[in-house]
Amino acid sequence: MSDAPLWTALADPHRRAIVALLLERPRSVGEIVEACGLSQPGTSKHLKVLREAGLVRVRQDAQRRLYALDPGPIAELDAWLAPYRKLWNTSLDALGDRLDETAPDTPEEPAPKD
Amino acid sequence: MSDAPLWTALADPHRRAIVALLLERPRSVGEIVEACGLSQPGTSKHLKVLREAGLVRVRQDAQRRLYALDPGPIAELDAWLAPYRKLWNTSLDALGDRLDETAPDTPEEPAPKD
DNA sequence: ATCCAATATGCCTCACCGGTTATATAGCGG
DNA sequence: CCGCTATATAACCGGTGAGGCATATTGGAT
Repeated sequence: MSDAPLWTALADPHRRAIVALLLERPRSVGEIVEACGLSQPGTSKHLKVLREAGLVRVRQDAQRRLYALDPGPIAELDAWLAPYRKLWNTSLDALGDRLDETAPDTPEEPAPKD
Repeated sequence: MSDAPLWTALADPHRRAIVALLLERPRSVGEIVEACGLSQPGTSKHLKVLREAGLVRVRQDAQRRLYALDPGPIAELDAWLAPYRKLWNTSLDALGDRLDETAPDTPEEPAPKD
């Protein structure tokens, strides 16, 4: 049954970093290793967790493995968020912080901070 | 420093259950204890984590402590989600799963499943 | 002042997680 | 077939987090 691997997977900062990396484009393990400064086995382990959470998919290219983001589970997160959204729509609407909704022109890749 | 307490706080199923409870209405510790079947000290501990993550606020009423949800951090989560949202807008839009956006009439409290 | 009800804290234990090093496995080029 | 590269798995370890019980604290009632 394994609880809810989604949250557990995203609870780790390194894993979130990997997810952010894969948001730009699919990457090989080597790239990820270099990008997030972890050891190769450690990175593989994190990738396994992300894989088992369904957050990433692998495509084998020669002896490389290309990891790519799978939007499904993140959509689940969004669905989880939905009931709470009205909270800050009703109580903080005066703040006018509606910065989401795929902003009109997206100047740069906002590079998720965390 | 403390990394990102938000994710850590929400990584625990019991804590998510508490958050879901507080979405309905503010509750006393006793109610929460009874609702999620944990021991009272355990519950208090979880509440402390949620408090330190900024997810809940306390209001003292007699010797009770009324815990209420603070929407701020959840909005942060939503902000984090934002860059990913276009993923399933562009790749899965045909699926037509736009069930969010504070659905027109919200028949019942959807009671977040997890 | 005392007792009770409600909540928080302190210890302790146990399991799990993240990290490392060493080793196995798979695919390619010679 | 052999060696090389890329990735995964195994074995191990230190830290941390969740859970329980007992105890301290706080506020109200009598």
